Amino acid sequence: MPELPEVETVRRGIAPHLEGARIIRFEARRADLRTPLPRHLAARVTGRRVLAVRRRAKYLLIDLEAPRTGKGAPTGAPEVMIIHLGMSGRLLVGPDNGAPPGPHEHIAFATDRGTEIRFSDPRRFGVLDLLPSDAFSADKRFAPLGPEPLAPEFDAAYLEQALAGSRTTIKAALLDQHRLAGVGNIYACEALFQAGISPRRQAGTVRGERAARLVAAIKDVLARAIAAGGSSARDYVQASGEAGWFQHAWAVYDREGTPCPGCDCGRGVRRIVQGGRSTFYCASRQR
DNA sequence: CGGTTGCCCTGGGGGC
DNA sequence: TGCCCCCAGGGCAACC
Repeated sequence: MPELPEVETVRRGIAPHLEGARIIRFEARRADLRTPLPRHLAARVTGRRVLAVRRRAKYLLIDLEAPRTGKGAPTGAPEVMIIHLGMSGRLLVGPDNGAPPGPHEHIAFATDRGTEIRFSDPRRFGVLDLLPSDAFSADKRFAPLGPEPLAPEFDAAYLEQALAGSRTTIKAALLDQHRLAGVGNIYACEALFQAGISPRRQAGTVRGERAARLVAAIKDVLARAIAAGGSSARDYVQASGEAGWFQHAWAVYDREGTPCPGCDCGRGVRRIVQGGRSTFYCASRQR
């Protein structure tokens, strides 16, 4: 369930292996994940040097240097490889030793440093795309995205304005990537719990002190998850390891019926369905 | 136009 | 025991 913190953890895990390295082999074992892979993907990527590994919302962005001739003259444009992990996607890093791929390891590529990265995605909700770097900011997936939750410009004033007049629930509004980019179902539940705000509250009524509390909770929940992911980075960098985020202990997410960790109301954590997705919360503590 | 619903996909778990 | 149904997740198109 990779949301922003998990994607950021993956970014930090693969960046040292990729930045400055050259892709010397690229294999796609099928032509699509959730969407078709770009045409001639392997040919377009092989031989390219990686300039940087970035993240925007839940997307990994791998900047590729323009292809060059043997004498170093550019023969094309810089491009950015876009990876979305969907719900079951993982990037496994290991030595390029020719080990046979597992059944769900759909894509593998190797660098001139002897490292291989495999994209494993059993449910194939992931996306891999490639586009010219100068087309990135106008791309319809990225242009409408709201601010990064951990950026300074995401503050109480911004949130209040982004929610002003909205009649949908605050839970649904937090999942709207156009208002705020990178928060998913788990961290929306956790942040609302920490802020003491009911997921059923009308979004437009989150103002003033409530908005400030919610902003602080979102930043804190995400930052703590990133810190926890960093400590378990070893686990997913090794091909045999389980993804670190499956071991997180949530306060309310997926804890229906357990005692509320924030108060002694005795009612326990409730599960409701909003917009077709599960919401977990404490009806006493969250108003 | 804001808001909601359904679809994409498949492993796994629960229920019968 | 075995089978079927449904759920989980994010993003987007279609719809009201």
